[in-house]
Amino acid sequence: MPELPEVETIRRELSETVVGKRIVNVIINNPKVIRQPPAEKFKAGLINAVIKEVLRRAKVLVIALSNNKFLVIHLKMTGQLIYPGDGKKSRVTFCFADKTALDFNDARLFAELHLVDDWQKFPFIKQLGPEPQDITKEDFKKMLEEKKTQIKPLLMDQSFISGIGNLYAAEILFRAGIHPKRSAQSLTEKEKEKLFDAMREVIREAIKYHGSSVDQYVRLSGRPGDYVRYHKVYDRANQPCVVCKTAIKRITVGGRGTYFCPRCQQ
DNA sequence: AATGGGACCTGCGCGC
DNA sequence: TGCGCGCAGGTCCCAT
Repeated sequence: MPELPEVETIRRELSETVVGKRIVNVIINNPKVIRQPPAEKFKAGLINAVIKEVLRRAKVLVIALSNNKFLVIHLKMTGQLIYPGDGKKSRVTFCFADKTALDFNDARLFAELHLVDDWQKFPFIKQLGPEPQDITKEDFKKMLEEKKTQIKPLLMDQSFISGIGNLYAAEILFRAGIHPKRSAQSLTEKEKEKLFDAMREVIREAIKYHGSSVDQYVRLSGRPGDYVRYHKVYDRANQPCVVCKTAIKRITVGGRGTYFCPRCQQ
């Protein structure tokens, strides 16, 4: 569930709290989340390193270390970072020299931790498309040309545009007034422009409100993000549309649960 | 090129 | 109250 706004929230909060801290121990309660290198080497590569900087690329966190290595974290759906942590339900706990700790939790074990020498060469990161804030309206219109896919799966295609997942794709399409099953090539110039604006606005507002706490996502402190209160369609099946009062529908598009207003989105 | 399905996992909410 | 089931979502992989 953590999408660009949630990961950016965590990035900012990590930047304010753990930069400058030295890792003195790594407690591995479940090695499954550590994808590379093997757990012992992973641990050895982190001990004594100081956190220099926290970066983000799309939904991926990149923690730059003083030993010139990078801790790459993809939270997938249920990954959480908690600071200060108590280690109670953590899969991995990073212990700092000042006796505080950063917990990495992940109920479903889909998340991934990697310790790498060059994060920009990390395959998943290499294949990512641009983020919404890195392109112009003209760029976006060009990208949509010749695309025959349904628009919602396309917005969630990380190699096309990166950072948008199921929740924000739904909210963006509602704001743009576009049905999630429309094919990209069927969009008019005006609709493409509206979609671009909606995409940028929704992402910006969601960051402003520290993301959406549905399911597992929480901020670094464990507090929820507030953007749920501004959701217009996501998880609102059968509730009235905030604009026209028509019941919000839930359908499946590209294998994913998809919420939309059948009247506002054509 | 586009689409659909299954796999990875576990916790939750539902119906009986 | 208890149990089994389907579902959730990010990404990859395979088949058509």
